[in-house]
Amino acid sequence: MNQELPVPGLNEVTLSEALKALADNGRRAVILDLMSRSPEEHPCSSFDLPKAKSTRTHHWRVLREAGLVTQREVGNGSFVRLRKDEFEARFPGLLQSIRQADMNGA
Amino acid sequence: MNQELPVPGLNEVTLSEALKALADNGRRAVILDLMSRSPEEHPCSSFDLPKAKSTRTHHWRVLREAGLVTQREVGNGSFVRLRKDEFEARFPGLLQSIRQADMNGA
DNA sequence: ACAGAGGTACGGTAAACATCGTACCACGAA
DNA sequence: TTCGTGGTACGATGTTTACCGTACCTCTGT
Repeated sequence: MNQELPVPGLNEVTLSEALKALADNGRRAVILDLMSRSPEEHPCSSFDLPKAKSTRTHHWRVLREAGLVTQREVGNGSFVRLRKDEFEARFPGLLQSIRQADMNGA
Repeated sequence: MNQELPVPGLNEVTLSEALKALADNGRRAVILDLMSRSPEEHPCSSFDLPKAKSTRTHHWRVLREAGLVTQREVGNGSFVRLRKDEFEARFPGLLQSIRQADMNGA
């Protein structure tokens, strides 16, 4: 099995959706972690998201639907990739400002 | 009567609070409107927030508690002011990126 | 063949949130 | 003094959301 989960085009993603997705501490932490890694995909299991499995699934879906990540199922596990350039084109500077605020201790 | 409503210091405001406050369409519209005006205070009644009075009160409180505005009660009406510089110091670039995304039609 | 790891889907629960109506308050104008 | 305007506070309601357990799936390693 090798299934790319459906994601919206970035033009269909609203600013409200993006902000809501990033407002959650756990989800934002995951995105910040992704930003600090190489641009390729990474195993979902490699992120620190100390919640029940089904809750993690939920959070990945929210991030997908907000246009922040793509996700590929490999049966055994799944992998996520930050949609860095697309997201940046749609919401210029947003991820950077969030990273900056995080570094400032917010 | 002339009462300045209490607001948190910007250092006590979390990024989650700020993002949640800005994720709401109506509240974000008000902030964008404020950004386009002169830096002084403006009457609450001068903003387009087509909701019940008690709902508007609620939204202003959320914006206050997220460190985005100060509010002064004058008995007759009330006035809000964008905490532009303070917010910018705490969350650099955030308001700008939101304005940019808004101008891009998000 | 079977167990374990990493997931999804579904159903339920509790908390948070947006919204409203009502009652009430302060001021300005007729 | 009475009315209209622009608010706040409180209580209620419906929806969204975060979270979990359970059942089930797929692949890997023994």
